[in-house]
Amino acid sequence: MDRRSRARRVGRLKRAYGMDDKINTSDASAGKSATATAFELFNEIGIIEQLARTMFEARLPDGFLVSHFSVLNHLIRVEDGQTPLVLARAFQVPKTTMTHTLSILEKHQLVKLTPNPKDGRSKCVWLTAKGRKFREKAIQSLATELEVLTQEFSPEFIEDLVPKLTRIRAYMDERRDTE
Amino acid sequence: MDRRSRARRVGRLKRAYGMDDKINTSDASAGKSATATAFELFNEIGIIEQLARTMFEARLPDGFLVSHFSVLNHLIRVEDGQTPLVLARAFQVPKTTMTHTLSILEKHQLVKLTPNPKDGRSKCVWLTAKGRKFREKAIQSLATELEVLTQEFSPEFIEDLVPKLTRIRAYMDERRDTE
DNA sequence: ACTAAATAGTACGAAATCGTATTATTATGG
DNA sequence: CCATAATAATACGATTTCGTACTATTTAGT
Repeated sequence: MDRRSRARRVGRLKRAYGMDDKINTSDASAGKSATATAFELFNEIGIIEQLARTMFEARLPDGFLVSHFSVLNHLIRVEDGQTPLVLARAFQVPKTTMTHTLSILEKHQLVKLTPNPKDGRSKCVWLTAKGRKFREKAIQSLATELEVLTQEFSPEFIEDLVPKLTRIRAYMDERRDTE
Repeated sequence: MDRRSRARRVGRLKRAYGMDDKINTSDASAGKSATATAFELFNEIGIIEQLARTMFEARLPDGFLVSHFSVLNHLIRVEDGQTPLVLARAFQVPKTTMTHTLSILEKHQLVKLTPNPKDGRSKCVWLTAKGRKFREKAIQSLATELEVLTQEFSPEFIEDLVPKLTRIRAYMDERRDTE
């Protein structure tokens, strides 16, 4: 019944947006080079995201996705008992997507849904003991993988990067609905 | 017939992996902090990827995705006439995914598939004039969006980031199938 | 209090991704 | 040359994501 016995994909030189070297965004703008560099930035980010997701999911029990883990992790990190809508907003996904994700987690008894005493339309999402164990195990697997990375790159290298990416993320997130 | 009239999602403080501040990966490793920082890195990257994809797709004609654009862009950037399998490898997607993507592009007459004269099992993917125009227009729309970003962040800021991310990407890509 | 608007969650359907199996063709070994 | 293995593409089905529509409940306005 449980499929998804993933076989690794092979090949090299992936490109998220079909870009590689310097880009000719359109040969018709003064800021050509800067725009091209920004394009490269998102290209690299897109590739890394894909590689990281593949890596993470290979470390999760078969059939589980990052989206499943993320919810469990969030419930521990932040708080138990949140509503599906709050979770949907936290992850910036439509509420229908969260409904689906939660139904999967519930099916596996990793979370439990109860009526929301404060709002009859709503529910509360609670972690089960099984859900906590699942998250704990996942964290350990991921940590193993991440440690390899931290051995390759210095702590300073990573620590320098994070706040810069945070700036970009914050700006994009900010700009998103002001248009 | 063409749905997908996307309505922007709202809400703030998105988290790709359910992380935010400093993370307690498991309270049981010496490199706790470094690992946690690496986790944050992927978290930010995951969020930026999602925001960038949403932004890009809002700039494409309704119903088109980054995956469609990427293939057209790649065909111009690199070369016409490549086989589906080569394209699948370039983007690190299963060949079945590429078959599907190409069928969409072909349906819209943005690419044309011909038999591969060098291999009877294979095909060649060619851009049509319509495909080239589509890509050109998309590039211009994206450039507009990217220029906003390049106004917010200095060229040096972006130019500093790209090679560092490239290093990480290259390392992850390298490590991917050596396990 | 009562009706209308807003909101939470879900059912449902469409599309993208991806794994397995199948078909057609090419490459390899004897 | 023939049989077997390898390879390219696709058919097919499962799962995820997400938009629209709907139901139930709460909030607001009168």
